[in-house]
Amino acid sequence: MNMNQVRVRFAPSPTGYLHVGGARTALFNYLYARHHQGVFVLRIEDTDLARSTDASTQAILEAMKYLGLDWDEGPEKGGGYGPYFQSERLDLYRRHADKLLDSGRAYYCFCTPEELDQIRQDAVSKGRDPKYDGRCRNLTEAQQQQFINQGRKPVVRFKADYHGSTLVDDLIRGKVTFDNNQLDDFVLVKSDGMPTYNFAVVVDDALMRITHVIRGEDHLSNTPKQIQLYEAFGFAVPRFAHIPMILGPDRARLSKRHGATSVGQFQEEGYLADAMVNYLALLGWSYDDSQTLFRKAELVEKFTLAKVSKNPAVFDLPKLQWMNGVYIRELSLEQFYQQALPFFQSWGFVPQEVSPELESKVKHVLRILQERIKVLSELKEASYYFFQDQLHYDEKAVQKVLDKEGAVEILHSLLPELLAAKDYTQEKLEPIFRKAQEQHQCKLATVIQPVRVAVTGTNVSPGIYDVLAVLGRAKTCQRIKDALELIKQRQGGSASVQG
RNA sequence: GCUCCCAUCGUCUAGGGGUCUAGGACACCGCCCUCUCACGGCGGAGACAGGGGUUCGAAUCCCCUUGGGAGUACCA
Repeated sequence: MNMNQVRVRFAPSPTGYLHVGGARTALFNYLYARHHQGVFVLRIEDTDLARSTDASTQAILEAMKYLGLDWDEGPEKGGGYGPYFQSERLDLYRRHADKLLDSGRAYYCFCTPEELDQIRQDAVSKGRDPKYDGRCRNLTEAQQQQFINQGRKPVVRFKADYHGSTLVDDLIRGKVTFDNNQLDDFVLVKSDGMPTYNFAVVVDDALMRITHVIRGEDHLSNTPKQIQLYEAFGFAVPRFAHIPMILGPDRARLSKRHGATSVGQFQEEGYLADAMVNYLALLGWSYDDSQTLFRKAELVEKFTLAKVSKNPAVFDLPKLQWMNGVYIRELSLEQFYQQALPFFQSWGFVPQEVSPELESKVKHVLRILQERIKVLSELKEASYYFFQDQLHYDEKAVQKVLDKEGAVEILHSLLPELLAAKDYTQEKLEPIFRKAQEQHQCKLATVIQPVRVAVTGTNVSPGIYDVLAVLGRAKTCQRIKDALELIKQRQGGSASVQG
């Protein structure tokens, strides 16, 4: 094995869905691994029994797959450094805790939560930092036995070194030093036997031969503790790279209350994986002063930690939407169809089995809508009138167009022409409208808009000839008749109100 | 409270002593294209947090202030 091979990992805890912040961390790890022909490990940190769920694990795996962040080792994949679920590595943590216990770098602590609380309060009231005072450091065998007899379950604490300072040589932030007197004897193994994060992460990263730990900046403050652990074990310390946080529009750490933040939600709303990846990459990373659009392969080629910025980034939905629109427009019709079909099916516009005729109709619809949507879910409102008979008239559009004087005449004059048109295509349709325009001596819009509202229910749609061609002669004529009827009713209604 | 990180247009950022009257992208505004909406094209407005230094010269280096963020758990 190549000892210089880059090995990075993404280590989410399955306590919820994959968050965009986590996804960005996963992406940076993935890009770094691929850029260096390294190994990308996925490890599930499920040591919090109370909050970890299998459903969350599945959701995270699915989100990773959706984004195309395929891992080389981990769940469903295996690998030479497993298991990749922390809950299956308990014996490893136990063994390593014992090593520290044997070497005198760890000890059992029998303090209860109440006592710990008291210790903290006392410290604060005396103007000291709220740290554990190490009172269990030198318990005698007899004292320990006494606690055990009382039924107290101990935790294992690390015997921290309070002298000197610890240097974190961060690939993004440079050299950061921490005074060791800030540390306290933190817990390694909880009373239920599970390892704490700071302990498990060190054991796992060391055993899994992780060379570069790329993670959120929120972990920077934990790093000195972890470095002390690496040193206590005699493990090689990996390189660290702490990437900036992602914030909401209010500059607070991005969370659910800022709206959609789970990757799965974005997928459901119809954001393309490539757009998502591109946008996420730009949150804290840039290439030069002009390029913003990057294909995945290009990101792999160009990604470096040196170009990762230090400042936190605000998640900007409008920019993601714009970018998604760009990617949608770049799709071939076939690709667009493959992406959109599940959405149409979920809305009941299209059955599971798609006939060739229907497929070509859907593709026609997609072709005329492609440059008009930014997110796939917009397709629902934008295209329902092609698939459903029941029209929802937009009141404003009706008022603005159908209620206008002349609308009835125009629709009346168009009807026979449309019925008589040889072929129902763009080429044959256009002259009909041009002719009507001349007859009525008005702008083209004046003849088109009433038809648009009659046929779609709104005054916004793709080009009218396209719309009519997709809809077909029978439906357009029927809808024009319906609209005429609607106008009649409205005029009758308003007349009676006036009278 | 203590510790650590960060600070360029509203947002993401380029910039790493002179080429900066600070560049790009999104958003915003205007115009063009046009059957509506989009797309596209053109143009506009918009930033170096403040104060001290260092230097011939500072957005770029140092210090302080201010502001924001994170950590300080038997959560990860």
